[in-house]
Amino acid sequence: MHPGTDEAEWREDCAPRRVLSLFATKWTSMVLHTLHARHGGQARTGVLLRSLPGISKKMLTQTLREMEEVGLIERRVLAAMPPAVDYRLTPLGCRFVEPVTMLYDWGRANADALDALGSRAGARRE
Amino acid sequence: MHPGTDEAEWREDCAPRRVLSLFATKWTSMVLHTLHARHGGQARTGVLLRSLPGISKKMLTQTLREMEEVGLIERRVLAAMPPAVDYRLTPLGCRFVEPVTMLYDWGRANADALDALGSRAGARRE
DNA sequence: CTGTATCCGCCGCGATACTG
DNA sequence: CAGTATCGCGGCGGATACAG
Repeated sequence: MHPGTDEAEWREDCAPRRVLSLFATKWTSMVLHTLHARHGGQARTGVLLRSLPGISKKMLTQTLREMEEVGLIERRVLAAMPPAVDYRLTPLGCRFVEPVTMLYDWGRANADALDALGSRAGARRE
Repeated sequence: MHPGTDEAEWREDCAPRRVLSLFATKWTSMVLHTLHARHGGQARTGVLLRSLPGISKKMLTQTLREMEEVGLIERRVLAAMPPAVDYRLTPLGCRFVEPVTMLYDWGRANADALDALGSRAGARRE
């Protein structure tokens, strides 16, 4: 089955790998999904912080910065005191929500199959 | 938009996160995709090694072991000399190919949008 | 409220060399 | 050909304290 099945070659900087790299950091996909599914694509720092159990301020900020750098979200500072900042999905960000949501839904759909076999999925090997 | 949009809570061990964790290791998704798209769901070690530019024997073996542990693939040792081993997708593995392929295709489809904005996607912040 | 700066442990992953 | 054993680095990511 090597033939027409577009070779793809897995070049280091090919699009698919660039996409996969977005899942490399722990929180990116969750921030994205939360921002979209729970806050309509726009939310403030504190809100996100509370929507993501377990994340630290540091990681949230860092993750948001990376996402901004790649063009998934836009940061807006509201001149005020105390300061208020909100983040919103860019067009690209909205589009990237699609695959993330697919993954999310796929996970829910196959939840049982997953624990049937992958009880030790995240288990340390010892 | 908080309402019906299934809360999900992002529990540490919820299905979606379990799925995402499969993308946590660098090569898993690529091995899976290659195994499926280029070798019809079954291939031997050496073949995979050559199909994945940049991977090392160590990481390939390690990745395959993890995938086996989670139930994505099956390992078969053919009694012979020199030894021959092949790996094939399990039913769950086949199903997991779906989302991986979606990601893959999404990447290709949005390739241009990605380099337009994400030229510095993997860039170090300095 | 939002964001930064440090310190630091853990582990992913690459390079290399060796066994059957 | 398939697999394991080491060594070592880079960096993710958690905890904590501080600043605007």
